[in-house]
Amino acid sequence: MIAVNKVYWITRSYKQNMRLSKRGEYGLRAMIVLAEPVEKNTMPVVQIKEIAQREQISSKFLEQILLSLKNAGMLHSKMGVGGGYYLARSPSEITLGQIFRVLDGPVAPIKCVSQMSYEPCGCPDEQTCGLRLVMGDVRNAIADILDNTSLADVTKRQSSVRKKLGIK
Amino acid sequence: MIAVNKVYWITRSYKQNMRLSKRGEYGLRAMIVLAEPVEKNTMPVVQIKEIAQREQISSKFLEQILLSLKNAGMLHSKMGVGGGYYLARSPSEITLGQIFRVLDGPVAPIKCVSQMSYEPCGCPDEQTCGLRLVMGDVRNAIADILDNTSLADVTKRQSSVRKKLGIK
DNA sequence: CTAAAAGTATACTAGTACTATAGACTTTAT
DNA sequence: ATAAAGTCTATAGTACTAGTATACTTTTAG
Repeated sequence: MIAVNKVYWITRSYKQNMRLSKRGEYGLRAMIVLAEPVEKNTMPVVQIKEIAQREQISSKFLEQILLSLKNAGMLHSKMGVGGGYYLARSPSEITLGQIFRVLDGPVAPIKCVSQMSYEPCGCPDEQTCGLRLVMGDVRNAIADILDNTSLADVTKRQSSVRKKLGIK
Repeated sequence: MIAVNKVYWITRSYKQNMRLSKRGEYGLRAMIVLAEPVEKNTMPVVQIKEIAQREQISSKFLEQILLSLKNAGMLHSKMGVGGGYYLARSPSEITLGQIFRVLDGPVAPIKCVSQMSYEPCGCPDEQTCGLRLVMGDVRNAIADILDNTSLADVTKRQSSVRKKLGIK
């Protein structure tokens, strides 16, 4: 029998750094859910509980997230019995970029290429910094998608996938 | 005089979540520095200290980062006096995507759209998940840039900017 | 052959951010 | 009046970031 007498240093695999936070994920999901009743012309007020249950999210955590979105002016709410949340604007007027920025901050992967909240990053010469040039491209690619995709686009895309798969 | 008698709850501004880590930033910068001597046909061995000084990075922190990149097979090193690091392959054969993944993990903003390390994200139906569809686009946009930009591309771009600005 | 230079390897830590949970409070419908 | 529903703020556990520390190994110069 061979004794294991040494613990090897496992090169740390740095998980997933550049990622959407749970807050961002849940917030975006919730907004998509809230966009659906509007598209269907049904009563648009939806309760936190309902969203939480449907998307398997902690209801208390979701409260905070929806509150942030409300304070950012993207949601309205109705208190009391029969209350809930509904979109402040039409789904076609709310982009994923707007939601993302409220919950996860700027989309730029590095501050020195941020349009919304620029800060120098401390490289020797910003003008000729190669990393900055590439990360600028990355920022623009992400922003192009998120700022040009509205909630309406998402629900439309969802239902087209459903149709294609013959679901519902 | 008006007394401030209430501390208001300031909506937390969620900094910058989807961002390049310092580890990733420093590693990419260092690799770009290491690509330059090769382009100039000079002695390609560069010491940690030199990179750290030039890019204003903690030399001890940079050690760890370069070691990771070495263990990932992207760098070679020479120990002892006159030693240092040099690229394991030509700058045109090393992409930013490869470096990024070693230091910051998968490029996908959400696990369920990762090509390199997929995991389900727990949404009710992955096939028709609108968020997943959009985040898939985002992943592809980022990967397209990082996987198609080599270190040689970066140094080329840098020198073309320098020329345009009339520097050096 | 010895000293200094340079990378290797691993441990440790302070601070911060993420992901919640908790509870008291306010508003509204019935 | 009561229950349903959102509001506001505090707090806690966990993980990760961005390092610092330290002992060790290899190589070259003299």
